Amino acid sequence: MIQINYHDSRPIYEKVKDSLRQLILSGALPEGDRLPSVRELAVSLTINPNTIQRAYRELEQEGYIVSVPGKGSFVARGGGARAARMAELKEKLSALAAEFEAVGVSRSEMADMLKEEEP
Amino acid sequence: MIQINYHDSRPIYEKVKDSLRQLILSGALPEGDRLPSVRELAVSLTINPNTIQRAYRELEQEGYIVSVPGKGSFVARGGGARAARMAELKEKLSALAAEFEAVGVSRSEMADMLKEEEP
Amino acid sequence: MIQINYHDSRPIYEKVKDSLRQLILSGALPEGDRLPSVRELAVSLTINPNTIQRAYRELEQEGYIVSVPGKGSFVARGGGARAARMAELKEKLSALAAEFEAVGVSRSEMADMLKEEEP
Amino acid sequence: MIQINYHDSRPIYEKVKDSLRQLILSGALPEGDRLPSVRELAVSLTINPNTIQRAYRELEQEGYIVSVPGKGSFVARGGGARAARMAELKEKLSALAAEFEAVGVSRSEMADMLKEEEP
DNA sequence: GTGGTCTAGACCACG
DNA sequence: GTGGTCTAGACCACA
Repeated sequence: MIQINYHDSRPIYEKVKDSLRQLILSGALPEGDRLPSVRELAVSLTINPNTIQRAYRELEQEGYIVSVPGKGSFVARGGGARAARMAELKEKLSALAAEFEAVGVSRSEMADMLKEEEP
Repeated sequence: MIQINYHDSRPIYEKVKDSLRQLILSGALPEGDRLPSVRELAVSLTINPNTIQRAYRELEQEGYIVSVPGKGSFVARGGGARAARMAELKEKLSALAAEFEAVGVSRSEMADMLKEEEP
Repeated sequence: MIQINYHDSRPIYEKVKDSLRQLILSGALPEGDRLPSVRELAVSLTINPNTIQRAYRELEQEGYIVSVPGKGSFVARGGGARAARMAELKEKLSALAAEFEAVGVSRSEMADMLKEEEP
Repeated sequence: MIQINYHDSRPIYEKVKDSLRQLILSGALPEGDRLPSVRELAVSLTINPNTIQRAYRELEQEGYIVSVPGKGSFVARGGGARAARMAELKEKLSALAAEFEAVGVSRSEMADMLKEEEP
């Protein structure tokens, strides 16, 4: 279900988060579905349960999943996941625009660069 | 000359690098100009000289400055700095575009978001 | 595993880097293998951990190894190491050819010198 | 007569040595000619006399020039300069060949690379 | 346990 | 004085 690449130097809980987020956003894990339990995922990936725990906790804080004590963790309903992700990405785009601005590149020039890149 | 924000958890040497890079890219430190010496900057920011040293070393590796033992550190000539920075930023923009794509947002839609943001 | 020659005046971290690079390029440390931890190597060579750390950090920047916080440092996968090294060496050869040229020795004469040296 | 590029991060006495060596090898300073005195060169380049002194001393050790106390420094006669330089360069080439060998590239393969580069 | 950052203080080569 | 290297020892996040 999830593949973790051990050789790319980011914290493992980040990689777990990324994998789960992608499964959710792509629809592979539909809204309302139950995620594997922390323990299940920990053994199947041979990763420390604390690490999985942290990934789940942060995904919940970011609105992708909801955890129900005693029941498990579920993909958030109502499009919460995509909305959360869009907010994050817009944030990143804004930050990047600010960095470009510091080199004298305006937002519309960035837009042009994006269009040039388009296939 | 430089202000370091102590409340953002990134490594200090990264913050120093960012500040200096911006001063260089904005032209506040023109090409060929001498930077403050490692020790001067260390005392003025009350940061350990080794930390400043590391910032300078990495800025040199990235082509922003040149350090001459016994003489001091200087802003690199030949406009290498801006070119290096533009390459970094384009790389970031590409990566971000890929992330947007994973949520079904095309490059031209990103471009639109940028224009909306424009004042 | 590694021998450091203390009588050649180059920085210690450079010697450590060279030794490790050679172990990697020769295949003695295969791709994906774990390197000794910073602390282990430090005690076994009686060198300060910071010095080893610097060697590892630079080897990572150059693409030879990958460091995963909390897990260890690993030889980079994908054969990036040899490619990186070949690029470095070709660069050196070109520079040397230019120096020979300044004394009136052409590239093909250099080639002859190399063949004479061959056992 | 000599131009020193202050922004390339090598010790100044090395740059002075390189400049003088090139003037000698190119014939711009013919055998037997007198070099400028240490003091003259120091003031004309606005460089510390100690630095010039060191360059001269090392050039003498390497056989490019001879210093006659009370008279000055002179370009070595009898082709000493070129012979010295060739020895240095052959040494460098050997060292580089050893580095290539460590990556599995033989001397004859290096020779091929040199010929490919030839215009 | 791991890698990574930071400080404090020393020493060196260079100018 | 400058940049550069090294040691010693501390602290942190991550696993």
